Amino acid sequence: MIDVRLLRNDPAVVRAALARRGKPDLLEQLEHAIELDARLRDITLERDALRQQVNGLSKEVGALRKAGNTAAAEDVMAKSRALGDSETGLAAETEQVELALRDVLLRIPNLPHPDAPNGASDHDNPLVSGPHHLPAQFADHQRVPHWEIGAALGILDNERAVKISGAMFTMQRGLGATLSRALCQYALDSNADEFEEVRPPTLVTSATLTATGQLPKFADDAFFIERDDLWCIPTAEVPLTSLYAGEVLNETQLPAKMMAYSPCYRREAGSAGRDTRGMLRSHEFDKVEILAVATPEQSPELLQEMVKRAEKLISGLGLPYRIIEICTGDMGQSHHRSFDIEVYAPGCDAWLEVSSVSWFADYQARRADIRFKRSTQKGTEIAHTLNGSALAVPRVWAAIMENNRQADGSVRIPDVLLPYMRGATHIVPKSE
RNA sequence: GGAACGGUGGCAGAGCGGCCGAAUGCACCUGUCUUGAAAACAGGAGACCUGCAAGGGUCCGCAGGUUCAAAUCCUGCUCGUUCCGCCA
Repeated sequence: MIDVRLLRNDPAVVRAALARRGKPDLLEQLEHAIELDARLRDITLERDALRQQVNGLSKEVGALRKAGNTAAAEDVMAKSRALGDSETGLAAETEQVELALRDVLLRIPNLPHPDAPNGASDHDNPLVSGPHHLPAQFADHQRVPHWEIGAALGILDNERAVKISGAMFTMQRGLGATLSRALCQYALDSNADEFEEVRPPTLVTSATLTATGQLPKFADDAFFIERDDLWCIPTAEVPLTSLYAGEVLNETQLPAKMMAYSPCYRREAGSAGRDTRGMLRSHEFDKVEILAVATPEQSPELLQEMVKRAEKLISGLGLPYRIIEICTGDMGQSHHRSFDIEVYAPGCDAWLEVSSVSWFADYQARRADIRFKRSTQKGTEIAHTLNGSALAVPRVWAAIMENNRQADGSVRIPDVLLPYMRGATHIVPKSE
């Protein structure tokens, strides 16, 4: 959520920042929020004044009763009762306006960072660095899509995945499954120097899914278990962000750095028919996420650190990659500033988004109510959150298949993964 | 899933219609004393909204209700503990 007080005191700043996202109806929502906020403050003031009177009269009743002056007490009680009735009406109205304001605010996206590049769509995302490790030319044996490679090697069995679970599910077998797990281990081990490993729940409450920004606006994108009122997480960002929800942290605890492997569940509503063939898009996939809760001052540097960490993983695998920054028109609702790492897959002839690292400023923390206390100051302050995919497994898996395919049809395992592959150096077709 | 009990400030824990934003202890901060510390003594200290401030309002798991007045009574929910049932 954006800061209502900023909206109240400096609406021009908020308008200008949100205008950069290029969605005209956003400005209408802003005006609506401003109106509701003004009205809320008016009636709250009125209500509180009434309450003050009722409280005062009630005290009087107590005193009169004690003094044995029953008649006078009855008199005051009648007065208080009358006031109480109008207080009830005002209180109900206040609540209504409060709810309406909250609903509007929950749907207003975050303000982009001043340095975030302007742009209308993903075509405008500027290149930050790269391409790295991109050979001058790819061999013909690398120009084979990973679903064909996987099928030939007997390590990708999407037909049976579909039999078991329906369209848009995948299944790896043998060394293909081992490779997926190896990627997770590699990502976790590489960040264990600074990040605490967490194994969070993957089914979460509506409140939890609201904190990170998926609800209320993007309910259609998530799997929902109606009977138990629980949602399947689309990323470990969701439980990790809410880990400290509702808490006041000590400044000395920050930055709190955490990482988690988790399966991720996405309905992919609106992308039916896209990327259905291999492992580029599916309802369930594995990912290792890194996340930090920090002070505002710590955040810019952390953002850079986390991008570097994600880059190091991809670079370590030897895959061709590049880093782009997300422009204002392409940014997710909660993002303040955001970088993507893309890997080139020669068989698909496409740059695949394999990591996204973002700074959310106080947008998520305000929703989740994560605050911290400075030792030098009274009161509390809203924390900042940042997170990034350390490694999204399926697309990296696909890129390894295509980039590392040898002339003989086998796939070479990247060196950094060898410790996790039970001695295998190549994936070769299963001999009958 | 069934039953019993419980959820109060950083922690422990009292209060069970008005004198309660809340006793007491521990922890914490400041001062006196001390070369310094400890001890002792004195004082202070929660969060949120609103306001320039003074002030006002809200918060005793959450949401409703009863009442002139609710931490306290009633209802629903939720979470926890224990027992039973089921179970990797």
